[in-house]
Amino acid sequence: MEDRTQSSLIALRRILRATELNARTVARATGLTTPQLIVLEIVASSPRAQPKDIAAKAGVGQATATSLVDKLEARGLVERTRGEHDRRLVWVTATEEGRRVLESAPDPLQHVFSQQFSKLPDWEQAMIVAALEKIGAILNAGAIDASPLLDVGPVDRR
Amino acid sequence: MEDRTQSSLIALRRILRATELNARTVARATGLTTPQLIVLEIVASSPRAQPKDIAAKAGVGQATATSLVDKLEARGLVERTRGEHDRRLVWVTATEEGRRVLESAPDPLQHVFSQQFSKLPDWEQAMIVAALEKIGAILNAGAIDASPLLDVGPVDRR
DNA sequence: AAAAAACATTTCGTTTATCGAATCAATTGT
DNA sequence: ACAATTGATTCGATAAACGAAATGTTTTTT
Repeated sequence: MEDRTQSSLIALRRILRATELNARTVARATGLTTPQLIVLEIVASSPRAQPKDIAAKAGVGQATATSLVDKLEARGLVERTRGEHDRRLVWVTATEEGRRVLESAPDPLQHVFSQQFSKLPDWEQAMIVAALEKIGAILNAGAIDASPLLDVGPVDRR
Repeated sequence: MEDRTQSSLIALRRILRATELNARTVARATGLTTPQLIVLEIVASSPRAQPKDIAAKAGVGQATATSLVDKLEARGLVERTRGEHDRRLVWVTATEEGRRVLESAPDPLQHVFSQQFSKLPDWEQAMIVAALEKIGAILNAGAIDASPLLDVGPVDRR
């Protein structure tokens, strides 16, 4: 009942608190700043992204988004290409290098987690995996991703 | 076996990604910057904290920690008091106002979560609560909290 | 064709974050 | 008592982040 929602929220908040510190650590480890890391993650999480959407998702202005993309581009972590059938648009994509940086970033929280996780009894591991996946699905559902329609190129209209 | 750890890590990473954007949103909603929010959370998570420990937990230098605490103090969200029996120390505590800000901060991720959560069947809710609590315990175990010994005041030694 | 709207970028100025080094105060070890 | 250590702050300097407004392109509308 209500009670359960309450309990879950309290537990969730506790996790959120723990993870907030994590982002900073990861950012530092990759040599990026937190805003830069966030933009890189946004870009890498979909095949391509527009500066406008990046700004919206990251919660910054367009000007700032442009500047952050500049920084990432200078390091070869993302690339810009002009839109084919609408040349006002710019598509930002993560480079191989960019994805590699994200993958290889040492993540202290993951480290701690996997260490403790392996000690749990079998049934608990199974339960946690199932719950984690469900939670991930729920949270990611919220981060609606104005799913990047594929740019199919010039279309004959009319 | 190995496989489960792998699955859980993948799921965890997905959650981490989703939550990283959240911190910025919450920070902005409270009128604080992300580093300030983190410091406030560190301070509020225990009855009192030393600048030195704040710096360590937040992953910044002492100088930076001092400056962040300055900002929070200027807004009346935290207070400083000198250590009783060791006057080199400074104890930073969250004010009522500071806690109120944290409590009342609209948290988009929590909103989405509670909404979806309530739709789940009973058994799944129970499972998730259990798992969330376990995960929270695991993650917070990593963020060791040099548990703030209570300052018992001047002690007669000898 | 002209006007309006949409996007990205540039420019300028302000605020933060952050670090290292120096400084000050207080405590501890010898 | 004296020297070394510890904790916090201050100072100075640099790099980011950020926003508002102006600019330049490229659609869309009218």
